[in-house]
Amino acid sequence: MAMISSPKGTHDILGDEARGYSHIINVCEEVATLYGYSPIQTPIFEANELFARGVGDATDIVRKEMYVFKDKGDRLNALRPEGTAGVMRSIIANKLHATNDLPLRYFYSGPMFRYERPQLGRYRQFHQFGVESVGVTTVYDDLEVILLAIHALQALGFEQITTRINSLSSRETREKYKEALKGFYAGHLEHVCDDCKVRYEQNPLRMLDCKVPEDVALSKKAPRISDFLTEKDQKDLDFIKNALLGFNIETEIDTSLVRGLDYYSGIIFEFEYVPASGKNYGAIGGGGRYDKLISDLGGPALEGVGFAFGLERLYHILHEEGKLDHVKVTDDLYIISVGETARYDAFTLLTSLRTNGVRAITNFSDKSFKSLFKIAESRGAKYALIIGENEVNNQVVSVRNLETQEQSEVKYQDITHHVLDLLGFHHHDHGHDHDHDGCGCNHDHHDEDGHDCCCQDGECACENGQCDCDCENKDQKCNCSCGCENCADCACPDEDCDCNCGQKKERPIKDDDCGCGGCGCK
RNA sequence: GCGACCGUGGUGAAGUGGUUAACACAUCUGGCUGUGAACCAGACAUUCGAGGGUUCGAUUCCCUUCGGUCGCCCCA
Repeated sequence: MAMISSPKGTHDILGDEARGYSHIINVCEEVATLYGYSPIQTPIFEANELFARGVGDATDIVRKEMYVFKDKGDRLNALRPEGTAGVMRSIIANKLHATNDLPLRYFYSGPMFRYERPQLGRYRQFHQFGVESVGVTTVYDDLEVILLAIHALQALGFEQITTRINSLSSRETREKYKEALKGFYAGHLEHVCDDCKVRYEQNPLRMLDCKVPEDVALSKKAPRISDFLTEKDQKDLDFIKNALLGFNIETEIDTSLVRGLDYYSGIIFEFEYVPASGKNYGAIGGGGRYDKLISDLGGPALEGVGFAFGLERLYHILHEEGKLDHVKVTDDLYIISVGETARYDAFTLLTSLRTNGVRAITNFSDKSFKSLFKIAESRGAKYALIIGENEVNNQVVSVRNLETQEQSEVKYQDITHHVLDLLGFHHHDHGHDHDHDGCGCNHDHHDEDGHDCCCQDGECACENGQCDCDCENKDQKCNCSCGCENCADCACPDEDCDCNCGQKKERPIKDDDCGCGGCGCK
């Protein structure tokens, strides 16, 4: 039987790589949330027409790269090649613009599909994280989106990002400019490369992007979009550039920057980062303003601005530079069990430890001690707990520190506590995230998502019922449920109150707002 | 869609028109009958991406196909 491999241009994401992707998305989402954005999830396939009208049927993406298929009801659908069109469709269909304050701010992530020749940093199924801000009216909206993107990149560990910006102005201005370009090139058409002859007809703006040396020289003399920008366009572009420079962000205006989707207008931008290896993964993200997209799709006359990151590109670069090493997971300990009785005792112990948040596994079938120790080591375990015939007979567990090679015996009834102490577990938060190291509070490890604690910088030393922390949140209303004084005061006598101020006996329901009617909490 | 190069075990890789496809790492077994390094001995590719052709004989030559990489195009 021939082996079936994954379809061309697709790839499996496994283990630590998958953790890396999750981490990247988590960081992006956290930053976007900081900027007031909410999640949105739209279908992976949409009506073909959405992309034809939204992305533009003249673009390569729609003309040559879409996965289009008919379903059994004869509907023409397409796998989404990008995220913006779907988000706009959803906003229009759900009339979000009519029921929410503008601008609407959404972030999304997920797979996108384009039928292309796979290459470095390029896949047929790839993943994007993106944001859209809809109902925007000022340059501050553009600025905010660019800053959000850079903020996320910095939070991920990127250091020297190059930001290139340009203005595409309005559709009308762009048409005028295209005409001027074609006018300029008309006289030079026979000297230009074959690709550019095609570009001349289809997308003259792309001619500026050509890499053939003679054409580059020629394009230097070509009219520039900057000569056609309105006063406002130019002012906005300068504003963005100066604002970014003011925030110490390396920024250049690149008048040849063109985007591949038709809906862009006004300010556009792209982020580039060349890793130490020198490999060129292409732009790691890009986006810009779109003025007519929403109305083209049958919605209100609102403008939007957004960007998307290519997660594969982010991942590969971060991975190459060792900036994802911290997401790797190792075991806290490994239980070595030999013999059927030992196996049962080991499993009992394992369950007890796992209940307390210890990350551990054991072997279910007998192997040599040698290979079991090798497994423990390869999984990064700090301790090996050994239960064999001797231990069962004496009702003890041998505890071995795999780093110091010290070994001691602990009675069955004491072992769970002993191990928790060894691992410093009264404040362990499942070990997946060590941001809380140094925090003296002892709440978060009981919490499933680890967000109950008010501390964010590892400086909080809050104890049950009274917080004496100096963390940044000290003066703010804190959402933790630890009962510290940072928690909102709740005057509620009712124990069924839904608030999460933490003053009541029951563990609060995690909810954005208190849903109770009778209590006095805010 | 166009052009170039490539495809050998879990991994990295030698190699040749001819009976046993190097080597290294990893893995497993034993030496050490209960302890993770190292060492020693042994095991591990019915087969060289797949299909077809040439040949007495092909992993090696040819064709096709699939996949990978790179450039163009385009894009995240």
